[in-house]
Formats: sequence, C-alpha cells, structure tokens
Amino acid sequence: MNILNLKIDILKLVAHPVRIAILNELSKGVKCVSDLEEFLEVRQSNISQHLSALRHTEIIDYFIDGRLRCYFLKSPFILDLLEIVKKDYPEELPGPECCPVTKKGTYPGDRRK
Amino acid sequence: MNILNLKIDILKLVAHPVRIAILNELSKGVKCVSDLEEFLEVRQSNISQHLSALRHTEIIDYFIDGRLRCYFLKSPFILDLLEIVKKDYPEELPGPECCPVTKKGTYPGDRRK
DNA sequence: CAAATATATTCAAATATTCTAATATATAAA
DNA sequence: TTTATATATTAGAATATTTGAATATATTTG
Repeated sequence: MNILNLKIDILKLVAHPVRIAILNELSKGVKCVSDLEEFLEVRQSNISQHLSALRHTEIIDYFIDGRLRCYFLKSPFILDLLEIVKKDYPEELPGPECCPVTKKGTYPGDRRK
Repeated sequence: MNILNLKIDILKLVAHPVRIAILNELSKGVKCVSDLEEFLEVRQSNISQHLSALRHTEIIDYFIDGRLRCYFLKSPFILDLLEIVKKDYPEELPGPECCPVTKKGTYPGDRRK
C-alpha cells in the first residue's frame, strides 16, 4: 500500500464521531478502555471494535498493566489532523471572480473553442 | 449540524481516492469537468456524482462558462488537510515508555487498586 | 481454584457508500 | 432547427461499514 492510500485509510477511520473522540482523548495522554467507556455513550464491545481498527492502521498502540489495556497515540499525522479539525475557519477561500447570481464566469483553460 | 460533525462529514468525503484527486487538482486552480475527466480513470457520471457530494458539503463551488462548469475550491480547511496529507511523517510519536516485547507498563490514571 | 473484572472477538442485521448504466438537461455549432 | 458536446441525475446492484448481542480470554482477588 502506498502512502496516499494509507493516509486515505486513516482519514476514513478518523471520520467517525466515536473514533475521533477516542483519538482526541488519547491526544491528552494514556487512557485505558474503562477511561474511554466513562465518557463515550456506546457499548464496551463497540469501543473495543473501534480500538481494534485504530490499532490495525497503526494509529494507536497499547501496553498492559494488570488487566488494563493502556492505549496511546502513535501517529504524528493524527495530531496535526486533530489540530485542524479543532481550528476555526471563519472565511471562505477568495476564489475566482464570478457573478454570484448568474454564476457566469470565464474558464481559464484552453478547452474553450 | 454542529461544527465537529460538519468536519467529520468533510473528512469522510476527502477519504476517497477520486475525491482527494479532484480536490488536489482544484487546489491548483479552476478546472472544468472535462479537465478532470482527462486524468481520472473513472466515468463521467461518477465524477459528477463526486462533484455533487463535494458541492453539497460546500467544499467546492462552480461558475459556468458556456457549456463548461468551472469548479473551484471554497473551503480553507481542505487546503490545510491536503497539506498534511502530502506531508511526510517519518517518525512515530515518542509515546510512554513501555517494554516493546512484553508490552508491559504502568497505567498513569487512578483506576488501579 | 472460583468468581469478578477488563477487554476482545465473532456473527449477523441494519445501514451507508460506491459504481455502472441509462437517461436527462443545457448550451453551442452546423 | 437538428446535432453534438458538456455535464447532471436517477435507479439499482454490489460492497463496505456500523452496531448490538453473545461469548471468549486473560488477569486478579478471595
């Protein structure tokens, strides 16, 4: 698998409310599954399923302390991603000038005869 | 819809090889659908479907020149996203110290008795 | 060792996504 | 005004994702 496709798989995983909440929590530090259960309103097995998916893409890893599995973030890409997800974007991009009512404008390429 | 869910929907859309290729192309400038057809190996109707999805989430917009629809990027979030997708991440995050073989470590929270 | 706790896995149903084929629409050219 | 070109929409099949329920596994405690 090439790098782009790997990133696409990661984006797909992050694009889920429960998984993004898990990742956001792990970005603050090590958490065990019970910690996550405390603030996620989904069943335990479902949390484990999401953690499993995140593990398989090497986004997270864990160590064991007794019967606790302690998860932590492994991917620096995720930190950058979480950051722009939290960032506020009040403005649209400037964009090419075109009439906002008729949506008419001039194509800049060479396809026009 | 709140801001987080909007961003999640956007991530879901970006997490697709054809759509990310389209967005990457639009990040370089205005392109009409035929321009996109030229380097995407999918059928025209499929490209239109992807463009439609991107329009509905307000990621892109278009203007019309004759029979050409000229698409352009509207969302600054996408520019930041494309940038980190292209960025190289050679290192893993440092992570908590734990034995890489046994995966044993010490839970930092207060759940341990 | 038995019971309790923490977590993972499997399976199946429900739901969502993706793609192709067919067709529709709008503009321009002949 | 017929025809060609550019693009969009719809419908349906194929595929993938998500979740809950049930169950399995490992560790600790009594």
